Amino acid sequence: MRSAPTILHLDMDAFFAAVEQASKPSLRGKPVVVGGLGPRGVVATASYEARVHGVHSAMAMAHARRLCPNAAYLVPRFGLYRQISETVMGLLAEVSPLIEPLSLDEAFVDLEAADSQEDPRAVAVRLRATIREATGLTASVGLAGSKLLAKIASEKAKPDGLVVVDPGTERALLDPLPVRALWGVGPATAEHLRRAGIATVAEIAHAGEHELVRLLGKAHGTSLHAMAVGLDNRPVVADRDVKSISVEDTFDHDLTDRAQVRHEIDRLADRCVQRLRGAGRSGRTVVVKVRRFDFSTLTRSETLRAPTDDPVVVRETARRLVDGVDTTGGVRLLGVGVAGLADFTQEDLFAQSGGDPAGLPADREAPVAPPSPERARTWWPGQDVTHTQYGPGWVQGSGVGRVTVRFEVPADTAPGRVRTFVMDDPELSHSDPLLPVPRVLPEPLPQSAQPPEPQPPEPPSPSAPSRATRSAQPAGHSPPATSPKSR
DNA sequence: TCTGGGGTCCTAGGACCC
DNA sequence: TCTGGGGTCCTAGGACCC
Repeated sequence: MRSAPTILHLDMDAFFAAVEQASKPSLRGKPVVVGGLGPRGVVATASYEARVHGVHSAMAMAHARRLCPNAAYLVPRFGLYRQISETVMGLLAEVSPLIEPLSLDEAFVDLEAADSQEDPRAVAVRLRATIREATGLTASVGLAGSKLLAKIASEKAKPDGLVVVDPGTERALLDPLPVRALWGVGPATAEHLRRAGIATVAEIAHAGEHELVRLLGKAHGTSLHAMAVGLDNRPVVADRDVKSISVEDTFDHDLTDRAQVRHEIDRLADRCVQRLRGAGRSGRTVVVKVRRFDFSTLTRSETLRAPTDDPVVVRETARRLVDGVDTTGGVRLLGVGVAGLADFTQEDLFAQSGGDPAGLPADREAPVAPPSPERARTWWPGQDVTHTQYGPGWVQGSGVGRVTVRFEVPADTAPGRVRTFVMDDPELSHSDPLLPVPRVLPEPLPQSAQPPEPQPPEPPSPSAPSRATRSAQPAGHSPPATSPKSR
């Protein structure tokens, strides 16, 4: 617990939805919901216009559609979100060398580790302006003497605000909050506490540590009580090491065929290995996850004698594990993961040997499958496309052999035109996302506040080939602190 | 038309070793 | 022949976060 509010928590406002609105002029000021669009999709992010109707994260997409039928429902574009996140994290890194990203849209910054001991509030004000300038997006910021309070403050600041918790005011802020406001209190713990007659943070503090431990167990009880009385000494930690890598798929319809289950496990194992190798890692424990028709979920794991990144080994282990699970009745989800990560990969070896992995017999050789090209001809709402004649746009909807495209780019000030094509129109193709550009003109900043030349991409000129402006990145941002271990 | 995907951390029991 | 305690590793499940 610090005596000055030098821990900063930054949270981008409705991040995915805000990026979509910034990229798609026709959606500005309109309800936008980003998430899975299949029959079992859930909401990842809802814009504030959609939240008014009761739509929120983790809600079933079907439920959201009932609540807000007029919203734009879009698939997530993670590649774009990642790019923008890197820009934001780069701006944070200019404020202090000690930053801890929590996700694509959230991070802690330790201002005590900064070179200049500038007033935290001034830093926060400038940071929000800089982010808006570089990305066209708004962020909310909390400043406090601990992580817990900085996070609660940024939540209070939403949207597009700044809240500073002055030393001495912590308890007054915490006391009236519902227990769910504390980190680590989810539905189960809240219900547990409710049955014990505890609904607010003040009531946790009043109950005492002994009672909390009795109710929730040692680790959880102790930490929760400490938080409730405002004690939180957790440091900001940069470069947290990844501990596991996993992939999973929920199927539109339950799998009932064992052969199909095995086939999906093979594909998931390959995808998992691809991610593992991409991170330059290998792992010793293979984990299989099965969610059955009734939502009951179980995991099976096996620890190997040595770490591996061999697709054959992961595949065979995963198969063995899933074979031991009763799947009669149907499988809703399958997952394959690797834990116990070590720092090596055989990727280079593979490349050099032309596909003879580390002494394995040739018949065991099975290279990781490349990303499947089949999704290339499916048109999901929100996806980026280019038409040879009309240029860049995005899929607005599709069905009965037709696909509807809105032709507009982030820099437009008015909604673009809509046109409909047959689904297999050869002139229409998927394309890379265009970075959103700031909508407000950059305000002059104090000299010390000038970021190093963040250059928004040029607005595409009608005559220029659209490819030229694609994937343009603002220059001068540093790589994210979360970048995977480099080899 | 219920309930994604990628993670982290904790608990608890059994095996195994000293 | 009977009875220990502690530590570590492995496995499974559950809660939670974004």
